[in-house]
Amino acid sequence: MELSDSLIQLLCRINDPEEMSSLFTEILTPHEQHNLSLRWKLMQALYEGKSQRQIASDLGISLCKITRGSKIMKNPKSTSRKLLEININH
Amino acid sequence: MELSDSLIQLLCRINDPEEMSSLFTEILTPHEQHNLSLRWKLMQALYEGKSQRQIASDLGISLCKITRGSKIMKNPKSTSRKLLEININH
DNA sequence: TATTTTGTTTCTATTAATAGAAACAGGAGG
DNA sequence: CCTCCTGTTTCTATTAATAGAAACAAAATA
Repeated sequence: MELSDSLIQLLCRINDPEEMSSLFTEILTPHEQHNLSLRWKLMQALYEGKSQRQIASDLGISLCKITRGSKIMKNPKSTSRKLLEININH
Repeated sequence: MELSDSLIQLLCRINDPEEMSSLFTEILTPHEQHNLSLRWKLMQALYEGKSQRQIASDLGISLCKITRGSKIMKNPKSTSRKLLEININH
């Protein structure tokens, strides 16, 4: 576990979107929140099978950033992949 | 809402600590995870009433970083404060 | 009142992540 | 084989957050 147990436990207990959003507004800068959202959008786009250059163009991010997401998504056991498979949120 | 709805919804649905931890391992660098944990520890320490210099020493962070947490915790309606009041996780 | 402690702000330098650009490899299809 | 598209890597410069240090104000205490 990389994040502290305390924070992990906290996040797992929060089910209300407003509360979750408010918490991140308080502990991340707007810039960091934007980046975090972008990283998840990257995972979604990769999962959908978009080409990397298309993603770079759509999300306005550089290829070097995509490499990282790609490496994660190449792992069939990745949690991100698992969550995308289960989820209704595309 | 600063974080994308999609990510917020996702985080709210995750209740398993292992899954939450794995997700953040994939979408944040170790350094970023460490920083995020530190920010929550900062909130906890402020909530407990520790002096700022004591916190700086305990957590190994600089005073300028504490100012920000302090401003948030000074707001009695802050979500962080609310979560700390409710929670069992110190 | 004088001194000390604490909270806060501000300054410059540093650091990690990333943009932008270029390049290379592999595969598809002509 | 040649060309094009895509995935990937690498390079330097940039950016946002932060450390470290200093300073000041307010409150507490002697």
